[in-house]
Amino acid sequence: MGRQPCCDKLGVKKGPWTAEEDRKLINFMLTNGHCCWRALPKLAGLRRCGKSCRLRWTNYLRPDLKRGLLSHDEEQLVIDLHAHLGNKWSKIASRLPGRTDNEIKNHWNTHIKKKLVKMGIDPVTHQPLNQEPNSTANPNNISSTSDDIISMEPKTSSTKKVETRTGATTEEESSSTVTDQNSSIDNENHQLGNICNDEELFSYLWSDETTIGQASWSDINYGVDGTLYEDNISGAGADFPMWSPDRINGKDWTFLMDYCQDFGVHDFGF
DNA sequence: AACCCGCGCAACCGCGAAGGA
DNA sequence: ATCCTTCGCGGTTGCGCGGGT
Repeated sequence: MGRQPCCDKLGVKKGPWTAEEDRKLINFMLTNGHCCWRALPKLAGLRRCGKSCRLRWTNYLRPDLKRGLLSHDEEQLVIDLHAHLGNKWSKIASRLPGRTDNEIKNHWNTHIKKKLVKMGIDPVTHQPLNQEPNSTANPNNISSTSDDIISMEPKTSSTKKVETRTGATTEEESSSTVTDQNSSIDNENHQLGNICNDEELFSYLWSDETTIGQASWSDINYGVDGTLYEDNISGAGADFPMWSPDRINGKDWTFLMDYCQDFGVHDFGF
């Protein structure tokens, strides 16, 4: 018996989501919370498979998502985390508030990977390209302890970064002066150094437990009618770790309306 | 102005894990 | 213990857009 499709393909729409579909999904999520992804499309009146709904919600519609390019700090964190975790995008994403695994994965493949190559660093092993890796090109084999990473990072990728980053930085910040670039490089290096040498921070980062500012969906008053939905949203919601306090506390619906306007849907009926 | 090409990102696909019956 | 269902993850695809020629 072959694998069952995630949904019956008949009458299931694929491709880009329309504003109307987004509106339906958002309305449903806000009023009902997440129940069962498989049943959701029918309940929400969508001709989509549950999987598609889940992806659309977690990667695009979730109200707490940050939009726009990753900041330099975020990018650096992604690189550091990738050096330790490999392509565990969801784990990496869980350390970055408001970022999705898909977003980070895309950013890695389109930006960071190229940058690292340009800087002479193998994006897979995080070793200098001209140096034979110690073992097979499996990032998970790089090291098994935080100590190894801490001691390894500055010697390899990060020192190399200092030497070679000028090119990349210049390309991105062409309007900056040389002095600005140097100070920015120093600053970056300093930040990286801080990260790499802070064992406590690393042990925290690598832990699979709590994450910075972790707050669950239960912290949010979500109801259109004032209902407090106390159930944590399982799946993506459960793993989703961080609501920036300044975006939640005291803002309630404002941020949600802002976000609605962000992608051009102004009438959600709430 | 038209065409081409590369890039970036949203979305899809398939597999494995987890959990319930 | 086994089977089945559901979910989540990582890899991949394909489309739209912008820049270059």
